[in-house]
Amino acid sequence: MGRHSCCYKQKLRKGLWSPEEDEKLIKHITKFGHGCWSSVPKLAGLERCGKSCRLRWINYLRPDLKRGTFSQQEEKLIIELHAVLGNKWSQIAAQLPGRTDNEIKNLWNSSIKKKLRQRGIDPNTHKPLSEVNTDDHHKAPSVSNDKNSQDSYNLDEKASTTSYPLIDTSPPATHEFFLNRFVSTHENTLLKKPDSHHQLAGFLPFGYTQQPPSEPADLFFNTDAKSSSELITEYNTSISNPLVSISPRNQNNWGSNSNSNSNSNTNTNGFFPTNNGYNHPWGLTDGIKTQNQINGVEGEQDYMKWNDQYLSFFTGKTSIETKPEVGFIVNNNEVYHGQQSVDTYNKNLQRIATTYGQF
DNA sequence: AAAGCTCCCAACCGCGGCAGT
DNA sequence: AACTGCCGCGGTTGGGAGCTT
Repeated sequence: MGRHSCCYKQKLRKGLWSPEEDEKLIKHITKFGHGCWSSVPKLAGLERCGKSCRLRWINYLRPDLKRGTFSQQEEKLIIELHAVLGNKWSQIAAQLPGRTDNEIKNLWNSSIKKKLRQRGIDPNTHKPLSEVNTDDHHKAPSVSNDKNSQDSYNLDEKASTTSYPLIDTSPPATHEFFLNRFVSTHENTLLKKPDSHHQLAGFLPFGYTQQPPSEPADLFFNTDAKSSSELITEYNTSISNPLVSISPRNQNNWGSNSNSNSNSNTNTNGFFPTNNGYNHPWGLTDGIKTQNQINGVEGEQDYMKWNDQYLSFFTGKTSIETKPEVGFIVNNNEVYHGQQSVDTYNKNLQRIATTYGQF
């Protein structure tokens, strides 16, 4: 177990970052990617440790960050996820596009905790406070089966009326919890779509690098005939298929503002395969009007994002394969103040392609 | 106006895990 | 097996902003 070498070094700056430092870091990562974080400060000309650079990038400078106040829907999702995952902020953050674990943690500690207590819910156990007072040995985060507590955070209808294995927070139960939610939430919208299996491909937290060997959507669309556990098994099998690669991009349209979509039908850069319903894995249409947006079908994107979140959750690998910092951001987000040229953009695309050899 | 208080959040700290040697 | 280097995570802190008295 090593101690980060930078922790021992003196003369490194600490505390708040200046705009100049931010600019240096952004320029460096935009141009070269972060690579090994410990070498970033030196290469970027910063008197910071690599850890500090990493943190600054992930929590503040990354262009795909949403910023701003959390919506009620986001807060609700955080509470639900916390009930299942406990203080696994990074896993919770993986389900919220554009939000960092730090941000969510802060929100939880400063606001949500208080709100839950005001509503008579213990934020640690998600049980009614009255119940917790006589049961304070129950420290591990878990959700009560008690309907009152469910209702009091205004969970969606399914969650409050269906008997999920909420007490058991082991991975299968967790996966089943969200799979049930996914299936019940989307069976109407997805099953009725004539091209729904292609639509589904856009939800998956990975992109197809070539035509898939079989119809991938069958995994989820015979929902009336398969149990959730069967579906999970099939999904897990599918992700181990060598022809289907897990994308290193964030599953939640990373590199984008909240409205960009992850299911573009438009080949905007001439580099990625024009999609036949199969999503490119990088969210590279960010900041660019997509055909769907132009055609006015953007409304479909919202539920796609949700599906994306739930499905990636099933794999239990979101914090590994899909961490946003795995790649660097290439888009025209305002954080670059419009300084990034089309040329740089294209170079970055090529660098990604070279690095990951997926195209 | 200013002192005191509270809240919020960016950043730090320290630990565990993993990979490489 | 032991050690080192690095990454990522969760807990904690410090200070600025806003509010109250």
